[in-house]
Amino acid sequence: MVRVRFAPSPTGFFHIGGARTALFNWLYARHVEGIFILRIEDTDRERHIEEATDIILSDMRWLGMDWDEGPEVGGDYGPYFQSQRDKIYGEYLEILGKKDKIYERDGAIYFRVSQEPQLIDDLIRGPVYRMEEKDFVIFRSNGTPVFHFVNVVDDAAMEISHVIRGEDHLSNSSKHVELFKALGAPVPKFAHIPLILKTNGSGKMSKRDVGALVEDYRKNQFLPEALRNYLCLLGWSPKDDREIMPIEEVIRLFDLCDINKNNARFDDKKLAYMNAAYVKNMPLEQFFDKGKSLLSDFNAEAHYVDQVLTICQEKLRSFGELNHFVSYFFDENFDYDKGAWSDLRKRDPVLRIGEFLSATEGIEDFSEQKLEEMVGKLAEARGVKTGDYIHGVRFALSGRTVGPSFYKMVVIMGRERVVRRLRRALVELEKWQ
RNA sequence: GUCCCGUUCGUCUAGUCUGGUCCAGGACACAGGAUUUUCAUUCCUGCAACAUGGGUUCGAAUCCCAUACGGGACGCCA
Repeated sequence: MVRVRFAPSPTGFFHIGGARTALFNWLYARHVEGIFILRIEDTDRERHIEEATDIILSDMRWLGMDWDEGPEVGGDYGPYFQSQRDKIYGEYLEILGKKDKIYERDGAIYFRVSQEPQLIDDLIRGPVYRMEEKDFVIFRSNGTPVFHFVNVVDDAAMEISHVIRGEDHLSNSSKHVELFKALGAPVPKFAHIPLILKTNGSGKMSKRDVGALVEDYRKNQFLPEALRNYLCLLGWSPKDDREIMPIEEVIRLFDLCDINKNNARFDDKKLAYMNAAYVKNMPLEQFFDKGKSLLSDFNAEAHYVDQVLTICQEKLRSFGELNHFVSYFFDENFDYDKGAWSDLRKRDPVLRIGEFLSATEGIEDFSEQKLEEMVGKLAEARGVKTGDYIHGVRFALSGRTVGPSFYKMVVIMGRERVVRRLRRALVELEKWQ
C-alpha cells in the first residue's frame, strides 16, 4: 500500500512551492489509489499554530485536495500534529539509546553517523549517494526534538512508503536514511521534486516574493482549477502537448518517474492565460454564481446582472477584474477615460453620438439587429465608418473604448438608460472638444 | 569553502532510458496580419533553443568525460 504524506510547518502562510509539493503527493496517492496523509510539523511552539494550520487546511481544500488521514479527519496513525507526539518520540529515542547510536553533549542529544555513503533511492533522480560527515542534534538542550528526528520517526511510525518533497531536502536525506536504518525501520522510496524559481531574479521562490502565496491568488479571484492545472505543469507534463486538462486526467496519467529533474521558473503570464481559459470555459450557471457573489455590492436587479455577466464572459480574463470591467453598467456616475478620449476625438465623436441618439428615436424595436441596421445606414449616409459610431457611443455609454460586444451592451442597457447617458455625454463632451 | 542536483526557444516543456524518422515539436510571452464592431475574444503567420570543449560511433540533443553556468544543502529552523 502506497502511503504518502505532506508535512508542512504552520508558518502562517501556504506558499506556491508547498502547494505544488502537496499536489504531487496528492496526485500520486490518487493515481495509485494509495493513502494521502497530512501531518502538521509544529515542533516550533513559538508560533500561533491553530490559525496557521487553518490557513494550510483551507488553502489545500480551495485547491481541491483532500486527505485520507490528518487534521479534522483523523486516522489510525495519529495524532497528526507533532506537538502531540512527544510520547512516541520518547519511545523511538529509547530505541536509539539501546543501540548506542546517541550521546549527550552540552545538554543536547546527538545522533552518531556512520561516516559511510548512504544510498538515497530517488525515483526521479536515480540512485544518489551522499555521506553525512558530522553527528547532528536530534534533541535540543531544552528537551524538544529536532526536525530530522521527528520527521523520520513519524514517517516510520506512519509507515510512509514514498517521501515526495522538494529538492532542497535532498541533502538532508543522507541524515534521514541513517536514522531510518538506526531505528530498524524500512527506508522509504524518495522523490525529490525540482524547486520553483522566482519569476524574476535568481534563486528559489520564497514567501516574500510577489505571488508566492496561495492566498494572493484567492484574494485576486483566480479559479483554483486554473492554479492547480498550472502547478501540475510545473515539473510534470502529459508528454503529448496537452496543457489545459481536467484533474481526473492528470491523476490518470501522473507518475513520479515522469517528473522533471530541473527547476522551473514561475511564469505568472502563463498562469494568467490559463485562468482566462478556465473563466471562458466555465459553465454559464457557475459563471453566474461566481459573478453575482462578486457584484453583490452594486445592489442591482438580478436579471440585469445576469445579462451583463452573459455578455462579459467571453471577454473576461479573471474574476479579479470583473468588478472594474462591468462597473459602469451599474454606476451612473462613471468617469470618462481621458486617455481613450484623445485617441477617439479625431473621429468626431460628439457629432456621431448626437446622430446616433436622434436615430434611436426612430426605431421602435431596440434590438441588436435593428441597431446594427441603423448604424449601417447612418454610416453610409454620412460617409463614415460604422466604427466611428461604435467607438463614440461606447465611450458615451461607458467612458471607455473597450468592453463587451457593442450591440449587446446597448440592448442590455436599455433605451432609457442609453438615452440618458448619451444626453449626459453630449453635454460633458462638448466642453472637451 | 565542502558536498549534492541540474543544464533543449525569453519562460514552461516534448524528444534523451531504447543514438538515425529532429536543419528539434507544442504552449505562454513578443511581433505582424485577419474577422467590412472596439478588443482584454477567436483564428493565421513570424521570431526564437539542443551551455562549451573533448571523446565513442558510419551517425549524438540523445552515450561517456571535463569545463562553465544555474540551483540546493551545510543551524540546538523546518
